[in-house]
Amino acid sequence: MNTGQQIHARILKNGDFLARNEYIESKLVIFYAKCDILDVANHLFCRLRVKNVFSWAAVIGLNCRMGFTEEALIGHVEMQENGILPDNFVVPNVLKACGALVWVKFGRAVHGYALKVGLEGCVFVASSLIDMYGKCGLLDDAKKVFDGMIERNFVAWNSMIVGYVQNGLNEEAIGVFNEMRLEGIELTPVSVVSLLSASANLDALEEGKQGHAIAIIGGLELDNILGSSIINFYSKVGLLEDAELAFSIMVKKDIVTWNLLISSYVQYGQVAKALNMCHLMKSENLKFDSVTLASILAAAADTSNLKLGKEGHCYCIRNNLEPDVVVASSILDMYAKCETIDDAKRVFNSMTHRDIVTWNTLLAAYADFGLSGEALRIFYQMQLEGVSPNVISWNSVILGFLRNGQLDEAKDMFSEMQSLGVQPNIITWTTLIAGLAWNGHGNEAILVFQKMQEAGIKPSATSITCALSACKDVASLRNGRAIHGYVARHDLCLLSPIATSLVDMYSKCGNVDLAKRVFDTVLTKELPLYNAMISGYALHGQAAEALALYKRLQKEGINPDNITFTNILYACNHAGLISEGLELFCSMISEHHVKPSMEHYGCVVSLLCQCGNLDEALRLILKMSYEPDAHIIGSLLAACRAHHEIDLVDYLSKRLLQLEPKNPGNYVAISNAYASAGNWNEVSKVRDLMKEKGLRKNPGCSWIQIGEEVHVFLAGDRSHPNTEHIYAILALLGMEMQFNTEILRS
DNA sequence: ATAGGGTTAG
Repeated sequence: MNTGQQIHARILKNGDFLARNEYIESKLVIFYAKCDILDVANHLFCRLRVKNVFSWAAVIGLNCRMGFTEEALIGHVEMQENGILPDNFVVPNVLKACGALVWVKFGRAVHGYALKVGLEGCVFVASSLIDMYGKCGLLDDAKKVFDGMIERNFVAWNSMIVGYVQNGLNEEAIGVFNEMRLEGIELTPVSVVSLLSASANLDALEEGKQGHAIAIIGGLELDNILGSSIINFYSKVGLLEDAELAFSIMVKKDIVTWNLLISSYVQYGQVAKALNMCHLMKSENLKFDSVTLASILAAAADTSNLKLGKEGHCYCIRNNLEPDVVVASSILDMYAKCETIDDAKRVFNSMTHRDIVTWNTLLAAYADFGLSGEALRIFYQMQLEGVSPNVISWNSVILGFLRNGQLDEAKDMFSEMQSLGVQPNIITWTTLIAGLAWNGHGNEAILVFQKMQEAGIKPSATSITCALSACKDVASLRNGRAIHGYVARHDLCLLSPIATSLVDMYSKCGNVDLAKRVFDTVLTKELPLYNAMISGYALHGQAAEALALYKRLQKEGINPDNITFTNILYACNHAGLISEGLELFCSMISEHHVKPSMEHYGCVVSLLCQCGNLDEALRLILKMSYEPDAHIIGSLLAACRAHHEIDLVDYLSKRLLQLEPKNPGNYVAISNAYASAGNWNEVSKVRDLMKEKGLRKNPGCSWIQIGEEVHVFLAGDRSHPNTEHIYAILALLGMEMQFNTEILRS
């Protein structure tokens, strides 16, 4: 720049002889254009008396580089109006502008022009045509140009690969890359970067590793772009350590490099590491951009950290990042996930620019809270404002209904979306399966899971987990085993969420041995798997096995959580292991710093009552920060039977009936307590009270066995609390429930 | 002439 400007000054000083020289004037325009000084170049260009093809090329190229694509195309037209024919230097720039604007027709016209004036043999022109067609999504046309080239250089190959990657045709991109390698064409950083991008999109571990290897063997410099692609690839396939390694050996890092690692940490739930990276980034004097903030806000949303979220929001306001739709959607999502949906709505209303993601974010927030009416309103409003819903929008509306128990509405929406041509995807199906299961329609959930496969959708890990959970709910060992078979045939047993669900399914379906068999096949066992197995043992009254597993998980260095303690205390409670239970409860609080839940207290109170230590049980209840629930009161009432504490029985009875006035079991417990104390007067009062409330003593169930079949007769319908008990009993016997509603009605 | 990052649904 400096030298050029000095020469320019010298030219001006020397007067018109040089300054008005046509050749020198053009050269000056080209010089300023190459230095990216747009205003000076344009100024000098406008003053040119004779505009030749070289100066036109320089100015059109500069406009194109600076992102003034329309100006570049206008220049191209003007140039021709002035009778100058664009050459093989101008045409590539014009094509680049067409590609950037996705102006297909203009691009085709330029293609026609290139053919007419015989430029098709130029590799620059042909490569640019491939790029232009690729950017416009016309891969067939790009391929046609590519195939028609007599002499192909690496840019042509790369443009073809890039075209495929940018249009989501990742397999094709990898294919072209391999062909290029077989042809012995030099693989450049662009080829490798594109391969890595395709591999990342496909979760193609081997291909991406090959790309990394080729980069190393080819001695390619690990610059910010290649390095970032490597980091991106390793993060997307879940090899975070390899991504970290690449990061640590990169010399030239830019904001994209940092953002990649930060977003990966957020994606894998390592929020502390992500925030630490932000601090390190700051100390390197890099300023956060909208991508950084999108990640920080997502981290705040995932961890319901409203304080962090607000800090992020404020940063966006101070640095004017709010106009970015992605950032705005993240802010919205953050408020929604931090359970401040009114703030989310406020952010939404203040947004000037909304896209489909923005609408879907708000819609998802209402759906998540089960506010199906609000969700539906948003769903219609977005259409009124000209944004047509995509499959995500439909999924949220369906979820909203299911969360609110509106099964029919959810199913209606499911068929309506199909009749409007929106195909349900794996998440739609999974939502439906999970929703039916939550709402107590386990059998229907299993049917939907089968229907999904008939529709040609391959089950995902989550859908399998949900289906297994449905099998567990209805104690359907037969269906559970069928899914286990599917899982085994498709090598999915190794996924820990699936293994955990299988263990849970088998134990709840009454087969703790099969549960144990699945448990043993998992090599690296994580806490949820241990919890499922411990819960199985607890349910089956095998407290010793449950305790042994608890010891084993600690030996493996895994920290038990509140769920572990719920299950293990439950096991101790049912097996009457008093000292073990109390010891566990103490260590849970003092060593593992788990805040005891109502369930934990319930187990311990029950244990203390079992051994007749009513005083200790009462002392514990006074210490806890919850109002005692019906379970706890029930335990105390049972303990009173041994102590004949009439005042306490009076108090507990009153409280119990306040909490659960409609549960006949409570009346039975109360009358038993009075009966033990010999207070027959109260016993008959309780019986009268029951009659008065129209309650009947739980009939339990009666059953007959005919051959292999057990017929169970229930009083009440499927939603009656007794039904749950029957499920549990049948599950423990490893049997399935089949409803015969006619018998049920009679 | 060709290359890298972020937001929404189970």
